[in-house]
Amino acid sequence: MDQKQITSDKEKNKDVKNQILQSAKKLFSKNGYNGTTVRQICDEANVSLALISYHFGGKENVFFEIFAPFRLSFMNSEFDLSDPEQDLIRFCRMFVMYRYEEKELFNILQQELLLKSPRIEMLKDVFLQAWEQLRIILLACKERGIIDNPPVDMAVNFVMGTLMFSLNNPFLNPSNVNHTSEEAADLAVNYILNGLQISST
Amino acid sequence: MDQKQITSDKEKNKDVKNQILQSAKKLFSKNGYNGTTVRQICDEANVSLALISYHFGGKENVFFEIFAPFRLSFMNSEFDLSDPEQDLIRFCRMFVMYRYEEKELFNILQQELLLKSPRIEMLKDVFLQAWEQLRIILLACKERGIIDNPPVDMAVNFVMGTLMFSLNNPFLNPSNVNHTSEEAADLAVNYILNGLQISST
DNA sequence: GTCTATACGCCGATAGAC
DNA sequence: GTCTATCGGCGTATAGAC
Repeated sequence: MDQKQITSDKEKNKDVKNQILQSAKKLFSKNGYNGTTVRQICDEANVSLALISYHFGGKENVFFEIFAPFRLSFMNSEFDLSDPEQDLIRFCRMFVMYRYEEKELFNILQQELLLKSPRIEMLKDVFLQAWEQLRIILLACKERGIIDNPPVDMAVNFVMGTLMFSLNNPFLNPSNVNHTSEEAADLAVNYILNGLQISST
Repeated sequence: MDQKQITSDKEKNKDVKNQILQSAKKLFSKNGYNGTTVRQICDEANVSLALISYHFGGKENVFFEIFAPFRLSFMNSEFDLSDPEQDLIRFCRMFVMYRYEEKELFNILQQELLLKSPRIEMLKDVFLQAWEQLRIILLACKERGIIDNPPVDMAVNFVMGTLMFSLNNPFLNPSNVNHTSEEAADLAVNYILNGLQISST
């Protein structure tokens, strides 16, 4: 099975598939799915145009494989709702951390959500879980009187808005460069807990 | 100058330019700029393909004209900073109201921001003002000790995140249908003020 | 497995009849 | 002003040499 050889040259040919996935992720994030061509991807990856079809069977499959790691990584963590407030905090913190780790991935996800693109159908199981998880946590908070003010539907939107959008914001003022993911997570958790009027423990 | 005639037929030919702009706005919002073709726009508008070039000189100019009303409508309101907290509330409320009025426009704007598309250069004067206005208001709040907790940069992002993203969220759970723009504005203002730990007046 | 060359459709834009 | 017909270019995908 070990077909790798020492290709010292410029260490390029390590793994073509990965190279393509990396380049595609970068370009999809920057220019969107429709704004990215397979030519660009292959150029960026320094591979030939034909290899996308050969290895993946088309542009769309490249897109889906980009999200493969996402399926596994952080969604299978458990929230037992015995302490919904702590669950909420943990959820937010995990989300922010993962968001910082995978900025490009979330940027793509956000674009696709905004477009309600046909592709999100295939990603439903990926992120719908997170969405639902949050809703369940907030419902539990409501039932136990931890939160009261906004309707749960709105609360979900506010929290997700803070988590997804607020931290993805080097728009014109690329100012949140100087925050570590830890600091950002703290600030976000704080803003959210206060926003929902949860007197922090 | 009055070249209009009674075109009873199906009331269609009222104004071709407007018809195109409306269709383009709808489609750009739904499928993105790159995901929308001039053919689709003209189909949707029930006009011939050639009319986009004739009336606007190209697809990109259609895009820019869509934002023309935005330039005028709500950015020229004044915030004198004599009471920054009230300014913040007013800013948020206006933003939400306008956002509800012009969902499609803001959807497009969000997409373009996310893509950092070359087109946002042309829109800078449109929305950068709002961005800066908010930053100025929040700076004033900070200086007077009204807010303290998050750095201003982050506060700007949180507030804008709440205003732009949270209320644009009929993702998979189209649940915020039952809120009027007034209710949504109240909820958002509340979440924001609490989030920034401003004890509401 | 990887390359070059090419097929073929759709894109935006325009020429020219009406 | 509005239409139909068409151009040149670029998009994805593939055939075939190596």
